[in-house]
Amino acid sequence: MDPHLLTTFVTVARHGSFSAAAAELGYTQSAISQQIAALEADLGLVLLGRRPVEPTPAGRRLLEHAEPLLLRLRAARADVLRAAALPRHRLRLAATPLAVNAVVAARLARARAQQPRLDVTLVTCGREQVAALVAEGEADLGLADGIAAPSDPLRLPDTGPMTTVGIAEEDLVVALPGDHPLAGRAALRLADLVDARWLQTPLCPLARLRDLVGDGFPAALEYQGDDVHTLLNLVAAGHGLTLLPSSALPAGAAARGVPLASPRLVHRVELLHGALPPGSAADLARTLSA
Amino acid sequence: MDPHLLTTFVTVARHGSFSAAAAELGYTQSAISQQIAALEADLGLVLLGRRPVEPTPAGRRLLEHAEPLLLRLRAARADVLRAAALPRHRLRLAATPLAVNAVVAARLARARAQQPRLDVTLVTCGREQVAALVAEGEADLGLADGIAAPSDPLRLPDTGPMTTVGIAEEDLVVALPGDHPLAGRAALRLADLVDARWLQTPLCPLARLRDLVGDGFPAALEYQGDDVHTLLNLVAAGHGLTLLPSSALPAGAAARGVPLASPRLVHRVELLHGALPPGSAADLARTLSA
DNA sequence: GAGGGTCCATCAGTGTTGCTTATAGCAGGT
DNA sequence: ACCTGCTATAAGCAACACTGATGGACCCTC
Repeated sequence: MDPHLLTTFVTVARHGSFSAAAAELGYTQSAISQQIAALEADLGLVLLGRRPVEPTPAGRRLLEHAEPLLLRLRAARADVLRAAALPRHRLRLAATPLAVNAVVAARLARARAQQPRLDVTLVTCGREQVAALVAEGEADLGLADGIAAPSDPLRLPDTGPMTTVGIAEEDLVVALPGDHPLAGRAALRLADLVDARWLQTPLCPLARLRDLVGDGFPAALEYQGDDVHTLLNLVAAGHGLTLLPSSALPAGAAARGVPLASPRLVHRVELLHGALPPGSAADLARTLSA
Repeated sequence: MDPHLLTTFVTVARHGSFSAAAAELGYTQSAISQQIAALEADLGLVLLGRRPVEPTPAGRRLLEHAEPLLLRLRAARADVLRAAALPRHRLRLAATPLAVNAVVAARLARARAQQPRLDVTLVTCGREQVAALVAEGEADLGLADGIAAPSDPLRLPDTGPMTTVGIAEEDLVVALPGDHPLAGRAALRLADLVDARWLQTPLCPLARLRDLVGDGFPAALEYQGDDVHTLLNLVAAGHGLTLLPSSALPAGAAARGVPLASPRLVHRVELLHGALPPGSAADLARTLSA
């Protein structure tokens, strides 16, 4: 199965048109038609209907495999080039917003003090994007955060042989409105909040809570952003509860944070990297992991 | 990056010889030489030294990516073909030995009763092999087991879009010799067994215990087999402790099983499958998951 | 030192592949 | 009926991938 044909297939399926895919890929319609025919002949299956150009069930299944496969191919190339590259001082660090907490920021500052020539560009994005950027060589290092049991690795998308190192863990709190009946408690258990209204957020996916505790945790509102200020305002206004790292609630915040006692969970930050030959990136990774 | 060239590269590296790789792949030495040159030109790197033919650091990095990549390509092909295939009654079920406990076996028997034409071949192998066989289409369904927190999915190798369903969970016990000082306890905590001697086994990798509890758990002996009878004899003879599902210790066994109270862990069995069009395999999967 | 064997690199020749251009057929709209 | 847009197919040609031959390097034996 040729990745070249796979790329063509994915592009055609996205556009629903041979001609449009040809334009995007810089081929003629005829070449595209022949490439799709070759892929279909190789597998002995019809992968796309014609008029309209839509994937068959088998084609849909192949599409599910194609994107991760093509990403992994890009990752392999990037990682090999990285393993052989000369050290650079200008680095890109991809991070989820909440991954750069005070501990991590302090270590970053220490790294800058130790390496005067270090030049770091910090890019924030979602957890999946962090993994992809590092894998594809678009970022030198990644920082990803999430909810996990203590010392339990985060579940990141697998993009090939990549190293993850846990670098920070912090207690979680349940963020409640200040006037919530449970706001005065010393600690809370998730099992007692099963029927409360919750916010669906990237940090606190409700499916994860259901995995840990069981059914419940209705999503009253979904917030796909990462801005803590907005999140706290949504909580304070009564839209729903969420879990946050304790340091994310400054004194005087609109919402109140009550420590989570059960199940035993933490906000965990992990460093991601591929090949790490000696140089600035390796030094930065070491300092961030210290 | 062409998978064809990758396959050649992997084969040459394995043999340490262009000529031997040529013989295995059915090409001439000249073709192999040109393929490796093409791959090196594509990446702009020397991947293999010559005389002796050994991977460079960059080549070694590429080898780490190559095997999973090639497996995923095979998996994509197999899964697409499976999605489009006609239903068959002759199925292959790949399972780790301890995954087929009494609950699972009973469900399998129920499936056979419900589908008189069902013909299942059960193949036992290691956890990684289960995932690979299912991914590559060599098995229709897989059953894998391991130690996990309740409701926490097992960590299986990622071979592409595959579905895993937890189908059984069972308490774990610490297997001790009958005359062990702790054998009479009602329950045990792992933290109290940190300095005991342990067996390194596929089911109970000591690295996992260290992740959960911390340093310790010295490996007194490694047993790579899966035979519970042998394992119990090793325990009874004082070679070391291990964790086993409670049902694995029959009455009168040579070793004694004491329930594990902390941390909260279970023996978990999961069903693995790729594309599952309507038919015997889908019916079997449904019955096994019930 | 001479001779022989093994192994990889490179060249020339040849069949295969992958692209472009041209054309045919189909569907939908006016 | 005519026009437009779209995909399939055929023919032509450059590029690619393989084989067979050859050269050079290295090692071993006499």
